[in-house]
Amino acid sequence: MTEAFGKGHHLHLIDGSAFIFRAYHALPPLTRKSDGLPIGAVAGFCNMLWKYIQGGKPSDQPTHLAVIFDHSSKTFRNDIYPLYKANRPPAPEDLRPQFPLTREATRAHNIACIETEGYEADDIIAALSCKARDAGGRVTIVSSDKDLMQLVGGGVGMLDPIKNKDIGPDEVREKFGVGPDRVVDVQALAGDSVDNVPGAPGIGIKTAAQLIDEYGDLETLLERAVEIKQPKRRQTLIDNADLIRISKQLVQLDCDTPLDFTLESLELRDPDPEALLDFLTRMEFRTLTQRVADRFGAEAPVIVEAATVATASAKVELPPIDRSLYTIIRDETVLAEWLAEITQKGIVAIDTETTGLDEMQADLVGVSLCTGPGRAAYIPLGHVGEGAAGDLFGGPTLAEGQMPLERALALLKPVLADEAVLKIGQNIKYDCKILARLGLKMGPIEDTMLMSYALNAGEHNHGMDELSETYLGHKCVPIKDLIGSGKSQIGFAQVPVERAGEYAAEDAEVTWRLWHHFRPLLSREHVATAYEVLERPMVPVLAEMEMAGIRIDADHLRRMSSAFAQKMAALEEEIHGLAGGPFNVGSPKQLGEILFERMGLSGGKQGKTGAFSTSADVLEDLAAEGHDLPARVLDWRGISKLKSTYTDALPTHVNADTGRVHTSYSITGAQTGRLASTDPNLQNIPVRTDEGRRIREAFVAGPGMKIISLDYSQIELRILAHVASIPALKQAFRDGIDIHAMTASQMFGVPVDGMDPMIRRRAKAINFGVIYGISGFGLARNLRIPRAEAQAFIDTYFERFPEIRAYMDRTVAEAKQDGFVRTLFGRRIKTPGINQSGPAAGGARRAAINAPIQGAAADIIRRAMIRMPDAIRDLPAKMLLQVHDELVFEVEEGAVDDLIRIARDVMENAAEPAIKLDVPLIVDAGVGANWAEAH
DNA sequence: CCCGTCACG
DNA sequence: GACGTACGTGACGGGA
Repeated sequence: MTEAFGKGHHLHLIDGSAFIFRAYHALPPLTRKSDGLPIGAVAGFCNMLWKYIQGGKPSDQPTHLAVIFDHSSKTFRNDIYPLYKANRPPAPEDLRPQFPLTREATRAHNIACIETEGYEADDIIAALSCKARDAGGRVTIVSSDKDLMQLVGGGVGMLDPIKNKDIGPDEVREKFGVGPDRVVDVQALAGDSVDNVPGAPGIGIKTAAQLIDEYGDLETLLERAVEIKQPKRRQTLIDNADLIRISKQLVQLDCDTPLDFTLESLELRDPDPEALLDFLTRMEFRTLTQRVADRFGAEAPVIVEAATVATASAKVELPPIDRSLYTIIRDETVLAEWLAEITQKGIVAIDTETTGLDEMQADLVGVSLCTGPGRAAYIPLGHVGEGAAGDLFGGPTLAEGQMPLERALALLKPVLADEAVLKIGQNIKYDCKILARLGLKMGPIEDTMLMSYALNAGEHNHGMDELSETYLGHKCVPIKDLIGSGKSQIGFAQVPVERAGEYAAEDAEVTWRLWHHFRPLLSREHVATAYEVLERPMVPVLAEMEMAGIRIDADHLRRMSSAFAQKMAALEEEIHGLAGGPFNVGSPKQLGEILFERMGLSGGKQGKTGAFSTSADVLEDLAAEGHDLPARVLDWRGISKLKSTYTDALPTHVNADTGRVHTSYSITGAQTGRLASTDPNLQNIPVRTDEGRRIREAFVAGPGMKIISLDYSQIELRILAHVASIPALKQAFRDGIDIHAMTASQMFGVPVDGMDPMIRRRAKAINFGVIYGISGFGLARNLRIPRAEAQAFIDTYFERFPEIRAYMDRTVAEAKQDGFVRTLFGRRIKTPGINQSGPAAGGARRAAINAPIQGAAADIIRRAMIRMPDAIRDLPAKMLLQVHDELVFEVEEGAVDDLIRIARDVMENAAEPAIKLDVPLIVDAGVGANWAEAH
């Protein structure tokens, strides 16, 4: 018989989220030894819970106890103010699967575990505090969250669990300058940048407290705002009265949050040793298990690890890969068993097989899963009958022994979306997109390709077959063995199920093994942060952009193609006339022979293949000497390039279902952290010539929409100014003056006003050259000036800006010593060729100088992109493209200004809080009906 | 399949 | 003093 809660009782309410985040940040990224499941925050959480229920002052011992969690990010406050908590970054990927485990941990300790849909933990804590106080009992809120301080008083106190310090009315007054009953008024005025509570601009806690103190309460203050003496403050309060009232609603905690349990049900209970030990053993917490066992006088259960992670210190060889162990999953019962095992383990390697490489078109053929060495399976779903050319009506018949696609997807769906199950893939963006098109969301995710990239960019590529050979010593079955190559190539759906299963399940197992290989290396080699912050979060962002695609005016391109074809035909005729006979103008070989043998022109340079060079450089020189043929060939080439690569090719990339063009971004394609765009490449659409720029007119916004382009101004030079710490350059960027003119002025001692454009052009070339690891030869060629002159410019440049030489020397020395360089944000790029001798060393040296600069710029735009979806989620806008220093959006006409404001803000502040740059980042914006207008 | 060429940042 | 050379990409057509 439980006694009614009342006088003499003491309810403790633990703020669960605070415990979790505290535990997560206080501990290194521990993983469960048997399978690598991230578990650090759970360990810390259990430790804190245990200490809490064991320790404490006897007089303050709880009689009733509950841990309260936030249920989800969306609450009723978002209906009042959509931007509430909009700035919150999503929880780290390796923390997300731990959230459900902390709930389990709470229940394992036999403590009430409370969360309510649509409410924050704070709301439940408030309602419970009111109820307990009204019943005559005492309450202690275990949290240091200032939002809860309004609840203090009348038998309700707070305890800061980190400092182990009581928070009473005096402490609240110290923090807010007012008593607990006026805390919300002060918060409403001051706002909160962390939760994105707007408040009144320019008013902080100090001013707010002073105003509330003077006028008594918020409503009185707002009503009598006209009486305020300071004109600016008076106007702010009058202008923002509504926003302030909304802010108050956001911070106000009410007593009437619905509770579907009684205070009595929170009565402190002893843990059930068996349940608690079972949980701790499953998590493989040795110390905690022992401690709890000791406390209960029980024998600590032996922790058996199913598998052992291979580490450098204790490398345990896994058995070799054995394809005969794999299972083909043909019915729902077997699939359900596998999914149960996956849910229990909390981790799975996954791979999808499809009919093609274009993930916007390919159909799913099968899914493979792996939960451990030798424990892999393949679910065939779309294989066609063996030898069957099709049924009587021409449609392909499905092979026997496959479960219906819809059933398999329905069973997979909750597991793929389960926050507590980590999904590991190799290039998992591909699988995410295939599954997303079938209505399946996948998360949280890990990607072995990205792990390899974080560890070894610059060292080698990151395809699975290569990684498997290098790190597992295992040669994968080449896909060509199954589908052939060239003309006789077949689709994966035509591969017999048994054969496909071996191949597909092997891929999943290799992925699983690679994950176990790479995961401990990330923190050991100090690239875990780069992986977590710069690589992994890109997956959902890019998947969304790629699936959005961009609208193309194919007719516009086709018209251009026809016009180009006519021009080319005319030029061809003219060229043949000049050459004295027909030849293939597109053949450098034939052209070289005509120019340098038949016509006997000078300047013929033969490369290593023995062929004459006919590059634009060479032809331009010849044209400048007055020869017509090379000039016409240059014209022809320009048009030919535009036609074949753009106006002809782009319309073929329009997706039949969406009517848009969907590029694919490679996250690991470039060594520096830049993205690479393929199929089609939308990062090299012409812009430098008027004719080329017309191709951008074909990239159009939908009806009622606009294209917006936002690009960083001079980002690499700004980064150079920061990393090399060049005072003159930094000051120029702070003052917003023309950077190339400034450089020229410093170098040649001429004033910026009325500067010869030629002088500025030279300075600009040097500024860019520096970023690339300048050489006299390269600059001479770029500027078409004698090499000695170019060298003299460079010498002057280094004299004027000695910090640049120091930076270059420093970077090369670092690369030689460590074998890698790092960007400001911790991205690591290996420099394998740096210690070579001979000509190859020059290239490696320049690459090492360039990588931290190009890489930091890439890091910054990645950071912006990762924050962008959340920042613009309430706008009718989509992020479509990235072109290294530019982001392209499509937005409804009415929201253009909002988008520019918000996206620019995200981009300009993207370096923070990781790095506070010494120079400002500036973003230029353009709007139009198409990309040409917007750029 | 490699090479030369050329589009972009 | 000679090597070779601006940094990072992807797509196309020609030709073996």
